[in-house]
Amino acid sequence: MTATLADVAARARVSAATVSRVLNGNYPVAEATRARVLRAVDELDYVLNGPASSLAAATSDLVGILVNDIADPFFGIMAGAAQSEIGESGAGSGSGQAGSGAGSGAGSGAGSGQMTGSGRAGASGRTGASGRTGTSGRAGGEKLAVVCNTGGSPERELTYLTLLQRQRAAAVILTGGAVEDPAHQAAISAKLTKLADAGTRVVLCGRPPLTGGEAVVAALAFDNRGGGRRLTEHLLALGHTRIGYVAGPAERTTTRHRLEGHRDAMRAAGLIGYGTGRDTGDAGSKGSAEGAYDEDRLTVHGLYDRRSGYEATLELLRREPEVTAVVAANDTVALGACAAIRERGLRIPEDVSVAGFDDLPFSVDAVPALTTVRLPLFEAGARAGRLAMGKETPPPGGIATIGAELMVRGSTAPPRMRTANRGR
Amino acid sequence: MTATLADVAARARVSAATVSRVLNGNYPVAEATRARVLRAVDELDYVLNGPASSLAAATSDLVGILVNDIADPFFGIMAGAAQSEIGESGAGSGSGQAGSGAGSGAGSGAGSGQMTGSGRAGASGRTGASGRTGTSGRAGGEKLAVVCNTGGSPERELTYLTLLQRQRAAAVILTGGAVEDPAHQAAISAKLTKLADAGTRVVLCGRPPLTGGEAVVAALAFDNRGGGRRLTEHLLALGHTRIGYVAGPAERTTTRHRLEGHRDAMRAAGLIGYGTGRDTGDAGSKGSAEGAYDEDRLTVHGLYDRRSGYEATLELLRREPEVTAVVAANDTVALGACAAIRERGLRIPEDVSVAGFDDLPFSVDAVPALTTVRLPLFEAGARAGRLAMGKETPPPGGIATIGAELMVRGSTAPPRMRTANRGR
DNA sequence: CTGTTAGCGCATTCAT
DNA sequence: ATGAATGCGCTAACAG
Repeated sequence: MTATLADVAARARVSAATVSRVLNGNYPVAEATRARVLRAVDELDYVLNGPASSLAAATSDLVGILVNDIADPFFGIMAGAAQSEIGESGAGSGSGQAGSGAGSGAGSGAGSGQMTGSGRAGASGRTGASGRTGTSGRAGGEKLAVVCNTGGSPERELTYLTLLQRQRAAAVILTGGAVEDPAHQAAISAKLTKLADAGTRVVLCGRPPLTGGEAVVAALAFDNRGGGRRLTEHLLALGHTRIGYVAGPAERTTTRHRLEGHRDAMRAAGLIGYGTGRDTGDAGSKGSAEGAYDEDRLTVHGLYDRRSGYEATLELLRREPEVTAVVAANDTVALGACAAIRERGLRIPEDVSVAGFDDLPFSVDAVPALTTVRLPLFEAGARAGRLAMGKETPPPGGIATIGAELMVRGSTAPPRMRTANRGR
Repeated sequence: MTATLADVAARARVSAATVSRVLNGNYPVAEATRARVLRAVDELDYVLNGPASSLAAATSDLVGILVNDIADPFFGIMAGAAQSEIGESGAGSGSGQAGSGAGSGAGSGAGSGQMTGSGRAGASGRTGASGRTGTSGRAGGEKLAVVCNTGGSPERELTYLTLLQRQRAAAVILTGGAVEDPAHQAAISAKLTKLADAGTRVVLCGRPPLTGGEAVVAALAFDNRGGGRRLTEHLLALGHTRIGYVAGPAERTTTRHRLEGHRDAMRAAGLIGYGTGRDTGDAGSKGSAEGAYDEDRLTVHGLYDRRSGYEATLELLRREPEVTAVVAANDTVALGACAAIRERGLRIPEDVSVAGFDDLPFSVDAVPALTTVRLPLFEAGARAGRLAMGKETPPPGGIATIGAELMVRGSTAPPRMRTANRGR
């Protein structure tokens, strides 16, 4: 039913090998025959059989990008950036952020200047290589960048890695924090090693390097700890002392690092004792606050989503109505925190300051605008994409720490003088 | 280097054919030999060679999900839902959003109770979840659900479809509005037909059915027009008459439908003349407002992102300082609109009401909470996933319209009496 | 530059 | 219930 290489060869009156050569572009072919072949390809609407091609060449053009939550822009931004570097042939960094818009012509009304696809890969500039990517979307040496949603589940993460391994993926990018369970870490590590052995390039983005990570091409880690520390230092500088922390899932590295940064700052300010750095954690909404040091009592764990932030903050306010500031695990959680705080009749930042993490696009639009820590998600994702494609040389040691920048905005302010009208 | 089927066969002292049979599970194999094979597989850390398997079977377990903007939760939610239905064997609808836990889990070691399973191409009996998916993340008959980010570019959409076609994808789900350019529509339509002919199941989610869409398994379309109409009717009922509209890219179906709904309502209220339904559009920031009917003057096109909403709204307020309400293309744009309105010193909703579309998670947290139109994104995505897997029978005619529900919240209120303190 | 010849690793007929 | 062939469609050496 579907046309094969042989069909094209017959129609172009050449051998299958020749057709293969012009299709792959990495081999000298007479311009005349090349044209004939190309024409035959078009006439037959021929599309390469990927599996067959991969089998014969022992390589695939699949590149997998694993994310914890595809509905979270935190991952979407990184994944999109990585994809833009992988998908298009050379893809200058130009394509850029707004991504969405990039292609789709600006609102250009009716007729208006049409525009072809933005500036696509340097247009016909096709230097030596393949060159195709013709009108009909023939897709030349394109890689197929795909994102896989693990939902934060280590099992699914492993499953996806296996699936990708099975496809003999050219590269794999793992984004976001890892789960700290030793068993899973070992399993993931082993799997990545196997992938690397099989020739798959492995890149970590926004995830701490794994122990014995020789298997990995590069690990781009965010400075979550430093960011968390600076954020809390900012609050301390404003005069806050009773600072609540709405943390993410206890088992994730991201959660731990951000929390550690917070506590480092608190400890340095003498607000929590030395030697009590252990986090006993708490599932979230249950009111088990007996005993424990302040640092535990003022920390509530939840998920990285809005509702969780909302509930955890209510719990926090229940435990300690006198908090003057709430630091959230990330911006989304901060949004939920804001809702909870307002629901209790408190104002932001007059009664309670709120801070987030990540600086997602919507954070600047929150009212008041959210003080947060900016992570260069797009840049990191793009770099990971380039690393995965071998278009950029890995950082020394294969590890790079990406800075986190404090963004002070309206949601944080000095605490109010203690008056009686608090807590209703 | 990597183990092959033959290696496993040798180690288990059976033929390659037998190994293949137990791995695919759809053929009777003695329990004893099955166990031996499975053990050999584990010992050798064998992973099926996807390309070879796909080549021989002429099918692949790849399922592609195309989205316009992966950083936009609108798509992330749908894609995640679809993926959750596709990835996991049976995947009860329960799994739901936060997912985290869901996992394939059930470490069921080696043997495990077999069960009859999901039944790929309606083949054999298997009902439950295919036994495997063992500890080592062996990944049984799992499909590989992947999302591809087109960035809204028709060219990239085509490229991805070709890439997926080349991989002989089992199914493809296209989400979000389409570009209305006839050439592209035809190209996409032709491509989808070819995909369908090759056995790929095509499902549309949140996208209008294509003309002559016999190739498509099912099309789930959102009632953008109805939603847009009801939203504007709500504003009209509140007493607004000067309503501005910040539209999305002019060439997208979603944009057009929502705008049409808006104008239908305006027209029904006698606020714009009949026969002037043509949209002349406008690139956005340039102040070309000469002539034109009100409906054009009060409509500004932009992209589906925050900044665009911000800029378009500034333009709108410039053209007509007396607007008492602004309807945005979607929630994200609405956020930008809010920022612009506030920057002009106007209050929401006292001075200007604002409404969005989609009801994304953050919309309820906006201040004031955003009046919008709720689209059941998760449900639609999940349904699309099931349709793509053949787990659900298509709606009659292959087309289903999904309702849009008006959500009235704090960002809309009756317009103020006309006083002099407006417009600075 | 182009044609020939071999497999790539697995799923299937067929035979047992 | 199992094993022995055959070929899926393509790439990669080798010739020429």
